[in-house]
Amino acid sequence: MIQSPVWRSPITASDRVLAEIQQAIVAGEIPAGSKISEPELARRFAVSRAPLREALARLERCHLIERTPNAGARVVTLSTAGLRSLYEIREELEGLACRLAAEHMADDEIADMRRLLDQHLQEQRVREGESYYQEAGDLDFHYRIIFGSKNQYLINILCDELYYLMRMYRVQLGMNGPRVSRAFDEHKAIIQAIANRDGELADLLMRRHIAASRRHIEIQLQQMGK
Amino acid sequence: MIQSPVWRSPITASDRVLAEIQQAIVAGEIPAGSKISEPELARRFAVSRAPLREALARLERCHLIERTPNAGARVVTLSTAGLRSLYEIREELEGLACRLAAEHMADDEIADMRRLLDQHLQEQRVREGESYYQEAGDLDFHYRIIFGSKNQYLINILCDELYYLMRMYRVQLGMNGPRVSRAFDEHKAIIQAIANRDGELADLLMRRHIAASRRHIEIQLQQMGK
DNA sequence: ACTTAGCAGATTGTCGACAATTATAATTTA
DNA sequence: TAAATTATAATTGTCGACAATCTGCTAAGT
Repeated sequence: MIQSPVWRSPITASDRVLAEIQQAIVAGEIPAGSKISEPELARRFAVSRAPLREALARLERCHLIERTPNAGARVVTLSTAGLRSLYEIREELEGLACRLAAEHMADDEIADMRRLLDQHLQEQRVREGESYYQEAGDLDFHYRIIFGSKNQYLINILCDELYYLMRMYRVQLGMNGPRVSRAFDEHKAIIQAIANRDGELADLLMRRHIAASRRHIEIQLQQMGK
Repeated sequence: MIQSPVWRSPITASDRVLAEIQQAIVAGEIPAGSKISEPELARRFAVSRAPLREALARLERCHLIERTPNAGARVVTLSTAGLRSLYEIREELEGLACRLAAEHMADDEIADMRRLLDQHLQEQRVREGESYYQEAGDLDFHYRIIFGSKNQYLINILCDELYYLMRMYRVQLGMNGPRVSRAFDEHKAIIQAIANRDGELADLLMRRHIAASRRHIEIQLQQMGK
């Protein structure tokens, strides 16, 4: 199993406050663009400034805050331009992940994924169009493929460094909505291609899948008048 | 100009030791795979453990060290598998950078790059086959294209997080050698495609360019008997 | 002789305080 | 009145020391 440098299980105080601040930022509890005060956060989470600074360093790694020397840190500001930048990279790297997964995933891993997908299908029939599926199921799907690539750096970039920022966009700009059944079909086609060891096709399908998701988000943003 | 979270100009003590340790690791002065002792490094670079730990956190971000909680940090070990993982990502992302650069680079930026390339050509005729060109010229070329993409996350990933590891492989596994003139021609073709605003072609050419570089390295490694 | 339990040593994580730098506001001057 | 300047205040960067945890060795027991 690969050791994740940003999330190792929350045993130390630094890990705990990291998880709490991450959640607070993603949820918008600490507003986007606001300045971060180290003493204030230290009091709020009942730790010293040493573990807090370590947590801030890792938050910077996740692109959730931006620091300038001797001038403090600010929570990132969300923008449509930033979202597009993020998805440009995501499209490319998850396509690569598909190609590598088709090459490196073990047969039983693929079988596991199909079982998982069938399980999601049953749940989906019950809670039709609920956004919870989009959260858990979609992410689980993408996670498994990324880990299936067996490429350590790829896993780090997608699951550690860019993941929380993507979630922040999802939560704060309100990207729920249906598109579930179509996404589900796309997921199934991607798995099928990987099972056939057709990396090129899986790559293509994943790029389309993410591009479709991006268009969906852009439309939703336009309707919000952003 | 984009603020780089890992290299902001070395004004603080943390930045200074970061730069020194980076150089020491890349050069192999601190051996690959060796365990890192915080008190020892603190004495060696004449700083307290606080800025040293901040530097270590950023070294981890560059994939130059690996930390396990309550058990210390180790310098990464180099391997052909790791090198391949690195180049898989590099190929993908620098291809994307080309496509975006063809879209976003200003005309004078492109003109600047052509001047730079002509300048390299003149230097190259003088010191034929010298490995210094490969270092400075090649990197400068790739840097400019990456920055030309105007994608902040792409710039961070390629120029901050993966750059030093690539240099480490270059230095320690001895990737010098000629291949200069061919690389130069490839560079020129890529610029031409960007100038023509043909992102798709620039993408393809850059992927080939990097793939060729990878094959060259793999052959060299095989000859070394690694 | 081998395994296991306990102990010693060292290392990492955390804390509170001090020093250096920067942002802010009041004050002075043109 | 507005701009420049100084002084104050708050924040960040750094330091040395203490506490919690892990590693390796010693010693006892089976």
